[in-house]
Amino acid sequence: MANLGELERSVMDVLWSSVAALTANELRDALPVRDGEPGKTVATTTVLTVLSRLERKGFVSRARDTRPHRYHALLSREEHTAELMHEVLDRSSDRDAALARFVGTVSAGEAATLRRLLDEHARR
Amino acid sequence: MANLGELERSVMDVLWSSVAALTANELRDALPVRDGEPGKTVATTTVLTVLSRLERKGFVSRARDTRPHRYHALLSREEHTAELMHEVLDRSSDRDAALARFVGTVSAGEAATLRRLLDEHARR
DNA sequence: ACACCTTTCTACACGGCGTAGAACAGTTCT
DNA sequence: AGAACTGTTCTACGCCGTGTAGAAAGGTGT
Repeated sequence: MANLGELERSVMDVLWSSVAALTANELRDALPVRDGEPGKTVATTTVLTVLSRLERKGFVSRARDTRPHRYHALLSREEHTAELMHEVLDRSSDRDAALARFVGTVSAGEAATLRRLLDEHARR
Repeated sequence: MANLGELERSVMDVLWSSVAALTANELRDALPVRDGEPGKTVATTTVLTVLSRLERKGFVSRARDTRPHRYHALLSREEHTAELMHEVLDRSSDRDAALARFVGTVSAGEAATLRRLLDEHARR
């Protein structure tokens, strides 16, 4: 899975936070105001370019039948995160050792969460 | 943590596989032969450039007192992997949900490994 | 047909990475 | 010491991804 640039990530963040599919203009308006330049917003064409690239990368899909096309994320943010974690893990030669390091550096609370999740996982 | 390019990754892979610190030339010789061009190897200066960049990024350190400088990785491959996993997780807004997805997509064997690791984690 | 909105095409700058020669520095041999 | 050699840094260039957006093309409503 390719990595995302800063603007691409912002766009995905907006899409991930929205239940409904959005148009390029809605997206532009929803983009966070960059600190530094308050009124500064990107052009709609910029958003469209980024959306095309995200589509090419397989991150978003668009409805072409409605006139202002509507865009939505193909994976949820959590699915995406989980996928990235697997990807990172896959690059390691010794998965178990890497998992051990990961578990070793996890907070106590998250360790508990993991245990609960594993129990549910087993029960199903 | 910055991402690595292809050659940078190859260099790190060699360093991770080696117990001892390596010189640029040893590294060059240890680099995998790229499929396509069999005899093609990169120049030593190329390796040195990459090593400088890796040093700047905090991935490697070098002994400057020995004359052919010797380079070694600052983190083990597993530490690096674990760190990347945390980084990915940190980008997610809902860590627990992301963890849930991750656990949900893990193989049965790895689930068992995780359980064992968590037990050890708790016992300490 | 015309004015307007949306999408695509084209373009450019900037930075990271692969690549390596040129220049410089340190070591060794005679 | 000076020459020859080896190792390191400096400088440079091309390629590609990304942010950015105007120009051109395509669709829609009146």
